[in-house]
Amino acid sequence: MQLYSKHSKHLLAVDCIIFGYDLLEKDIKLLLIRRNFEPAKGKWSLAGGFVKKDESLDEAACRILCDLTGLKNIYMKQLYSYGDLERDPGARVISVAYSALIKIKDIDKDLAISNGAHWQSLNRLPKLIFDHSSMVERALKDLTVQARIKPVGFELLPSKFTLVQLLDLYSAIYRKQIDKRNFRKKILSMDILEKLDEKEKETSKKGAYYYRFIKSRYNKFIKNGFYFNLDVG
Amino acid sequence: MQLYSKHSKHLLAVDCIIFGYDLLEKDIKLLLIRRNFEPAKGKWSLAGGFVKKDESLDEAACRILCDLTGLKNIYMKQLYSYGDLERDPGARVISVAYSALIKIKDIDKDLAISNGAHWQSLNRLPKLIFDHSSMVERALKDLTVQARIKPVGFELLPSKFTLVQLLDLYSAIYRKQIDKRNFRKKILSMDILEKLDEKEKETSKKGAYYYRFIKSRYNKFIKNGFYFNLDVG
DNA sequence: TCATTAAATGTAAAAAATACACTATTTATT
DNA sequence: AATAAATAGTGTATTTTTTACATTTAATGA
Repeated sequence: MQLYSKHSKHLLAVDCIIFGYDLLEKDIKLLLIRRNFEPAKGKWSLAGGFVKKDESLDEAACRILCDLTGLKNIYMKQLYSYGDLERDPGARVISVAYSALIKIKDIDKDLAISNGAHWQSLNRLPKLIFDHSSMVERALKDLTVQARIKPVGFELLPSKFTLVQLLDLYSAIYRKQIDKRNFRKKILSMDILEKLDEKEKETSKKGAYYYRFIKSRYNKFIKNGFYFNLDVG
Repeated sequence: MQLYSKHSKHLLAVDCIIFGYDLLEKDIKLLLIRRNFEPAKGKWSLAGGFVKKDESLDEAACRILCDLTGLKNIYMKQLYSYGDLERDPGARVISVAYSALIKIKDIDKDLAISNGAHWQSLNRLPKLIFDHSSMVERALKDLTVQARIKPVGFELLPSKFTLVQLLDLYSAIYRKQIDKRNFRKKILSMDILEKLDEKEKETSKKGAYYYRFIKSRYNKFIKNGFYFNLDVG
């Protein structure tokens, strides 16, 4: 290809901020990697990799997630591209950050461990290499914004969940207490959850009813001008 | 540099969505270019260029804006990176889109014209090359979101403006009519505008008072937990 | 049957958003 | 000098949304 041939070419990477939610600890976690190559070998980093000649950015992000966790068909959201000259001491690399929301139980644990991956609580993250901490910060900000205006929370929960679990998740995302009654009122009034007959009985004697997010109904409402909004507290 | 040497390198470009606001036509405009090189020579495109070896993405965006308009120190917001394999028929190019909000009168008109640049009304945009129309679409969506929650509108207006002009701008951004009284009430209650003694008298006999946006006061309020919000109608 | 534990529920008050029509100021015209 | 014309500027009542808050219910195990 002759066109554009006088212009510089660049190394291009993708880094993935992979969020999970721990139901028991009521804690948002990130899937981090102990890096096994230079530079910064042995340090904590996001899951990442170089973009290949014949794959799009989105494809690269999905490949990296899948290689690490075995997960396919997960929506990966592009967040931002990091292009500072000195961001990677190994060479000039431009990195495109993607985020994913997954259910911790869905990953192939052995595969993840063999790749040096570990879940780390957001509240006590280790120092990360390069500019990966800024990437995390941006991803977190985006998550809090998105959680307000789109039903992304459900991607972090099992398909059956209780309203208490949903509230705890939102408390973890917003990092503040939320009024139980107002929260239930609000989420139920949207009419996008289905109450199941089954109860979750591990955490209480009374037990809490399970609910399911009905995506098809949500999509129908959206078409009719409905806006998801979970401003609380 | 030996590290990473086995990985592919990519052409990397920046494309700029440059917004302006025409006070008289009450119309948002984009600064578009008649492209003067192959492929797609002679077609309409965004202002763009390749990222150089020794410049960051932000620097590349600023350089491209400055080369075209003479403008320096304009905030350019990175929006999204486009990496589909076939997006540019000339070669595989990854492009990072940036947007800028500028005052039409501030640009170096001769420089812009000599570069093939023209202001085009958003309401009748020509067909753009490659995926540039998607870039514009994303930028517009971002503008409408940002205009609600941040005082970005003022970047499109002269430093002195009337409340009628401000309202017209927001009507153009939101693409809907806005109640005059409620709008004035809301923006004035934020206490971030200063009323000047001077009146604008071109458009009416009575004349409308000029106002100024007081950025320093806005910044102070923000520190105290104030949120700009211009939901209207 | 009583104590324990967490789930589930409703209402009143406050705040925010909305709808809406007339008066004020200046200039140009007769 | 009076009047017409044109846009700027203003206030209130109603509706909707948000917030604050305490008791009852269901199940289990002692």
